[in-house]
Amino acid sequence: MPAITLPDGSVRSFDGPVTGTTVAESIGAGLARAALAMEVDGKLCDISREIVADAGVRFVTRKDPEALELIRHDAAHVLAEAVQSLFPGTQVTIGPSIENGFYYDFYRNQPFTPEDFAAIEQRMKEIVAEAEPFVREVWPRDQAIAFFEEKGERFKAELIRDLPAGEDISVYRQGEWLDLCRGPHLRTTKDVGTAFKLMKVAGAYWRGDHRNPMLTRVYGTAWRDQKELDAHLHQLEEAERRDHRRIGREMSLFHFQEEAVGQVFWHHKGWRLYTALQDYMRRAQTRHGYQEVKTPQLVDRGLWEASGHWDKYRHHMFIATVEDEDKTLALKPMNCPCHVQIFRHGLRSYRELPLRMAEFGSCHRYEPSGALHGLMRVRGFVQDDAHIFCTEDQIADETVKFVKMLYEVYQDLGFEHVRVKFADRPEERAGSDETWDKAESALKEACLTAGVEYEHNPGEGAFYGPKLEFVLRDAIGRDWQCGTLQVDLVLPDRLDASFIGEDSARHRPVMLHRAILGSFERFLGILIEQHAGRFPLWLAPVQVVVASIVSDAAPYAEEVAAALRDAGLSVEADTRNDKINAKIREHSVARVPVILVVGRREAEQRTVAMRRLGSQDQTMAGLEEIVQQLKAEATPPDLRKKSTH
RNA sequence: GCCCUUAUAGCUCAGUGGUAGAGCAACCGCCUUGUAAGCGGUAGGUCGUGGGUUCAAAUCCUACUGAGGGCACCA
Repeated sequence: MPAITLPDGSVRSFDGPVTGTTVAESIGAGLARAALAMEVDGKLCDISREIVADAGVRFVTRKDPEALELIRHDAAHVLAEAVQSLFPGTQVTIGPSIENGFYYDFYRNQPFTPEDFAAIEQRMKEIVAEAEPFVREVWPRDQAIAFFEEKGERFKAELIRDLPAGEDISVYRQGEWLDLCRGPHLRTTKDVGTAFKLMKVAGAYWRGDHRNPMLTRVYGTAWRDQKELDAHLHQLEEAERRDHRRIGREMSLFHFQEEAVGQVFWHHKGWRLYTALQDYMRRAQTRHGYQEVKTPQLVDRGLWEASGHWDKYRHHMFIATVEDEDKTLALKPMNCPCHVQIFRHGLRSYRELPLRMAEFGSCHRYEPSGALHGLMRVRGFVQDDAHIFCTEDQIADETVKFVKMLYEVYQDLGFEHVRVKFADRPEERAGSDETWDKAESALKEACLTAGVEYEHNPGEGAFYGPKLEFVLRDAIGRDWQCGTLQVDLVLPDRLDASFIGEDSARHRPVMLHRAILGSFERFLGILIEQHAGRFPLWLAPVQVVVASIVSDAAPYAEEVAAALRDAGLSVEADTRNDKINAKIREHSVARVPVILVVGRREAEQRTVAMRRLGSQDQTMAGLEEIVQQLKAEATPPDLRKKSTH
């Protein structure tokens, strides 16, 4: 006699076990039509499942978030059926729903190519139209293994073997075809709808392990309706328009070439952006009590052996030798061992702690070729790196200070949304479990003190210590991990760093590794995409263009440009013999934030007509007034705050 | 590193076995111009590199290099 409690609190009783479908029908024909699945006591399941005991039930309709996931998961099943019917001999593996869509990994001697998509999509649409019900069956494990092995589906058989004992082995049928699957699913293939599209093929290792065979993965996107699909495709186009590699080329910020793979050729406009950011960071560091240092690029392998990096990372390091000298050096892949050398140089007193040592550290890492991606992943980069040498007692306080600085910087740079993750000990690590216990609890406590709320990111810590990861969200909703704070009790020991304590004895300092931007290269990539190249005035590589209308106004245009240049702005005068329309267009396309137009009238009256990027309006103002206004506006946010204090 | 895709003029792209093309940009000239492309002309490419097939290769095959999308990696 199950009593079903609905979300509105009403209760319905039934004589015996009932399916969700029956319950929905008992409520109303409309709901019965709309209900795709249900949640029983908080657990999502097929609407055709029987409810045997009292339960709270909520029906999932197409507009619920769960529906989207089911649509995507089911689309993966439909994809798999389509592929197996078109390409016999292809083995199925797994096909989950993912953000914005789904994928399915197949094993086939000949990988799929995008040219196969049209046929597969066509077949998928046929399967959807057939409206085959998804039927769940529970099989004995041996039968399931035998069935899939019989069909030559060795990957599926392996999956079943590895399922925990006692777990139901469920398969879902859709017409003739079936797949091992935990479920739940929609009612029929028809519920998948037709708002899906196959997007790309990719290789993917079986079970994510590079020692396993490479499968061929087909990615698709799927939505509730055509409108949502179109919106998503439009969003992808928008992301492409913002792509920093495209904008970098269009604005002539930087380029890459074969002779220096993974390293940036910064052009003068890009470098202006870079230095504006670096100047800002330098001021922030100074303000927050950091000492800036600069350490060598090429360092003897002995130091890397001592630090433990040689052992773990030498295949990712650029190694250098000289003919006349029997030495091996490496381009530094990070700065910490060098900073320890400065710390160790001479006796340190507890009175000097915490000692915050910062460096715009130029590092090189031999990143795998497949990992390179524009500015986001490069082989030569500069970190806004710092190491805080302190006592264990100071960890919490330093964490509070760091977090404050980090939020201040992100806010100044236009990022409001920040998440924090706590990454704890990885499988492969240096230092004893006891050391790790200590480091992890110290960092957790510091978070508590700092009022930082974090998500758990298990096993993702650095090899020498746990870390906080700061993830910021950009204007189009993508997440980027930039900032980090890592507690390190291992390296000071390995490199024998010590200080003299109050008790006149030697003690080991703790090292906090920390960065806010991460790398300048990557962060600039993010900034470019965040603003789509339309930077706030203080960051814009060219802040103002003064465009003359007639050649008579050219001298005045030069004068205006000179006045702005004197005020510290980056300005160009465009006095070419061209139509003003063409000039406006050209500089707008180049994303110059301010265009000052001057003709005969302005020259006579000593005024300018100011036009902002993205606006059709123009405002007239006196030269002096405009210089003052733009000068104030071009002041970096930290300096602006200062002047208003 | 692995899988797929890809490489033609500065940029965006056309050209699928038979004498390398377009638009924009560049350069030259005319126009002195009032807020997102004025008009005309000129120049520019051993088709990523090396092999191969063919009477003939930008085009087909192959290797390498770079790039793009994933996977793996990310101190």
